[in-house]
Amino acid sequence: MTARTHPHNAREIPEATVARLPVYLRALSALADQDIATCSSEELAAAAGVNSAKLRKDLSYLGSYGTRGVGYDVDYLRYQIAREIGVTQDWPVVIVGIGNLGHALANFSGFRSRGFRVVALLDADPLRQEEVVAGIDVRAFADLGEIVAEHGVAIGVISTPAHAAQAVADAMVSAGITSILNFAPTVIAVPDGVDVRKVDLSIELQILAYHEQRKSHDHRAAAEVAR
Amino acid sequence: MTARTHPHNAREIPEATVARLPVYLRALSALADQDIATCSSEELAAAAGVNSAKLRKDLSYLGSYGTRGVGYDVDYLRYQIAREIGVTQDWPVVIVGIGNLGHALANFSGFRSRGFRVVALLDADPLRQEEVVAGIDVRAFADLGEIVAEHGVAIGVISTPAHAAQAVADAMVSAGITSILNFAPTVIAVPDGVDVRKVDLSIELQILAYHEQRKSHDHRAAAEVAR
DNA sequence: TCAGTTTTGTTCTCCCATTCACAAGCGCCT
DNA sequence: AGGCGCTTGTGAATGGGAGAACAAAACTGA
Repeated sequence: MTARTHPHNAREIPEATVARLPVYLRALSALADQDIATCSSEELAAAAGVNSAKLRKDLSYLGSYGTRGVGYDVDYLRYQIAREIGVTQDWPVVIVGIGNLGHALANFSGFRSRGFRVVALLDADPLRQEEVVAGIDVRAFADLGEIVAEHGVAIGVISTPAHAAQAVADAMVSAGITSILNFAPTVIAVPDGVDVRKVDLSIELQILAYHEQRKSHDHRAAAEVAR
Repeated sequence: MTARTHPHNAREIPEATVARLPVYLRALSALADQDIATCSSEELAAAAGVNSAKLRKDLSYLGSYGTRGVGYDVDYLRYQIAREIGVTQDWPVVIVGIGNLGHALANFSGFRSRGFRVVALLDADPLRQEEVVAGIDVRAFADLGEIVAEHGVAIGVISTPAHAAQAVADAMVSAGITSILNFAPTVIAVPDGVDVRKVDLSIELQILAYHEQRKSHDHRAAAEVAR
């Protein structure tokens, strides 16, 4: 995560809070779908799976959008959070690497519904460039710079194999992309000012495995004690 | 994350460290592939994309596996971390929800190579149950209990749409699964003792969008100041 | 108008994680 | 054998987030 503490940023929202705002946004959308117009911090916290004190503190970083004794107006709060995150505007996104995962990402409806528009799918493999995925032509990786410039793309997604990821990241940075979501199972290096977030499937499973292993250790130890 | 602070757990490894151990494991594998037999904390930290002090502190929770003045033996350290995480053994895994993402997960080679074996793919849709994905028959969701019992499955992956996720989670818990990796864009509730990790693609993008938006605000503010 | 009820916004305290800085330890070279 | 350079492992300081607890505010009903 890039360190960016400029003095003119009056309200610095903590990173942990930023990571939860999208969760609140989704919970609010669910409430709105049920035609619920108002909710308390307790209710919203339950829907989002967090502590209500934490929720209130998070929201307080955005401003005072609640009414004491009443709660929050669902639509109003939803708009405020969306504005703060920046999903009231439209974000063009490119996806590089159209393998299994790239296909899934291209077809994922959750992107479009949250302000993200996939403007291009790129792959280095000429065979893949014949394909049409999710209604979008797969184009050559070499076209990246052109596409980024044309659509003003700021966000790129890497879903290539690990060995290609660094080269793709470098090309993205050169093209002017400043935020990268990396699904490739490798660490990529980028210059200051470029944000990278990493999603790693096997790491998540390994974390679960660690806890799972400890559970069975505990069981064995408990059985030991019981004897 | 389930709170499990049993008194007989002599060495309690911090959660933040647990989350990084798989990263170190991967970095060590990369070094081993380059026939590097020994590395310093500085080198390994660079490969893993972390601070060297943090790396050393993390490793110190496992024990003293380095040699002062020399560094770490790559293979030895790799084995020690793998053992600590529990990936020296084989973990059977079931995947429920064989849509686009489920396909990608089933075909993901990173699972198998890290000690995870997909023993079953399940879907509630009878049409999908005709398919064979990644060499595995897709079976009926109703078979979950049977399969979990037969293979001793402890870890389940949910890649269904959001509306189905809670029901799947409930069924997994009933069947005896105690660790869940949830890709569905919704919060799921589980009893104590069950670990859930969540991977949410659109949340990751929204976090990037927030920072991206702030970058352009900063630019505008900087231009303002320059005038 | 005013007491009572509800719920927010915020303060305070605790805990965990990160980072610095250095002593302890190891190998090498003379 | 002994000093020197290098690297680990850890104590201590710092920073940030989580949660409890409460005061301030708004609405309700008499």
